[in-house]
Amino acid sequence: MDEDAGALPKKQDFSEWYNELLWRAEIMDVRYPVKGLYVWFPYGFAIRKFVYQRLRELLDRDHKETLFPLLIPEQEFMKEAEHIKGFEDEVYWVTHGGTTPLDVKLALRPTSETAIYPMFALWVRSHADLPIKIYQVVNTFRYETKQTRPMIRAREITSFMESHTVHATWDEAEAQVESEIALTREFYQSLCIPIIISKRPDWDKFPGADYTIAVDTIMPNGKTLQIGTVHHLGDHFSRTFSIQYEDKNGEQKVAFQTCYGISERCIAALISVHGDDKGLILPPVVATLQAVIVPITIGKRHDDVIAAAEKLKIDLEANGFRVKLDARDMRPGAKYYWWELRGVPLRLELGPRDLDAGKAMAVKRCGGKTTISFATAADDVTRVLGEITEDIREKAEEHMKSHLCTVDSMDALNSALNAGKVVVVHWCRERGCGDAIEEKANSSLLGTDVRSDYIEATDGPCIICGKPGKATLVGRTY
RNA sequence: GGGGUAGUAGGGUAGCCUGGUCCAUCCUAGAGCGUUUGGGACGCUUUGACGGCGGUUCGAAUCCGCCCUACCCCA
Repeated sequence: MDEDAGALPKKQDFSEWYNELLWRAEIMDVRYPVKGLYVWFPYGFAIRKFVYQRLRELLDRDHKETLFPLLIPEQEFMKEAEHIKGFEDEVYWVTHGGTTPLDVKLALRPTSETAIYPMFALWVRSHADLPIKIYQVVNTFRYETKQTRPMIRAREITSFMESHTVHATWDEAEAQVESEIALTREFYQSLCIPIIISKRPDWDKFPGADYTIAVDTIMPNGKTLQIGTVHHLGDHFSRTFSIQYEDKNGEQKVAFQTCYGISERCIAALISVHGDDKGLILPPVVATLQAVIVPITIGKRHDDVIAAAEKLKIDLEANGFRVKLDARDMRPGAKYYWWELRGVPLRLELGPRDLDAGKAMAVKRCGGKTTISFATAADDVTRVLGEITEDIREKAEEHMKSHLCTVDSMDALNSALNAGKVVVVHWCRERGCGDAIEEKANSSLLGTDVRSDYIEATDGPCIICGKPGKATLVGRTY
């Protein structure tokens, strides 16, 4: 037998592994004939559904979900100068209605500030209208010129959660930024994805923002992936779009705003951080199927085994688990590989021997075997899924810890980066030294004000000029 | 942004320069039948393609033009 039969490329060949896995595990089809646009397979879309369900649950605590149009008229889009500068090279324009050229070109939203804020100007009248906290999950379009990759750099972002808030004061907006950061932490905690939070350097902040807080994770090849950003917009947009309110004293005041975004990159991270050489590994919260029952059917016992498996399935489903009974006419081994590739966290094997013992073999996707008994199936599965979640989280945290380090010289920075690490250095926050670090180490300054559970962020002398510096995260990015 | 290479069935390849064939070929692909089944079973039968549009030609996967897409290298 061919040992390599059906094998994925190894995860250490990350790029190949990722592309092949998306195809084989039926997450995305890259063959759509427009560059940078991809098709969700039903299985991948189901993962998306559970991930975004989790995100919505968190947001719904104090945001309201809305939906704004895809098209933005040119005048509105062009109002905020800095904002335009950041996006003008990557906007798609609708220029015709049928064969008739449009009087006013319409932009396909690259992000929705300029769609939403003119409406905020109408909605906000009094201090009693504030705060406003809304979000939407939409597709956005950017004409990317760099190499596109499914879910990581696409021309259509299919699943962009963007939240937009309006507040009476700058401080209140800042508090909102912190609350969005906490929400992001909680979201990624539930996906078992470790993150690092930092404040992007000024030249890399969101066009039109006071400051940008970014959330990054580390991919298997050591590159960082930005999987969330929170922006304090100050009053830049509210001045441009005249978002004003009348305060308690009857005075007109300009409002302050934040916005915040998470895209399907969170799914790219989910797949990449947890997967292994055999395929996907999905944390139970977002697994399309949390357990698959594979009946081992031989000869006369066939009907008995199937009946017991069906009973187990019904029992587990009644307790709220997402379960499938795989009764296809395939060899059991082939089914194991099939579901391992697709990341199902728990496999329950049920054959004649197990039937007699009143138990099923429980094999964890992340490694390890145990048994569950029919009598206490729901409790046993709850316990085992909990163990799996913890295992997945621990492995992901290990990966992050082992890919983070602190250095105090350019040489050490270069060798750490070449070894696939993300690095904390000290930087004086002068643009010149920042450019020097980026250029000499062929890397990006991810941010200052580093917040991470996995590495200490202390002050120290700038590694370029030696003046007092602050902890700064440096990495090679997607 | 600049340059290069390539698109042939579900996937992988040959064929192209030098236009023509009866059966291209390999596989973890599809369909069908049978025997199997505690870690990727096997046998037999069979389906299916030249990225798109246009041109040259009696005849195009092959030659010409435009477009689309993918990958690699350099900035």
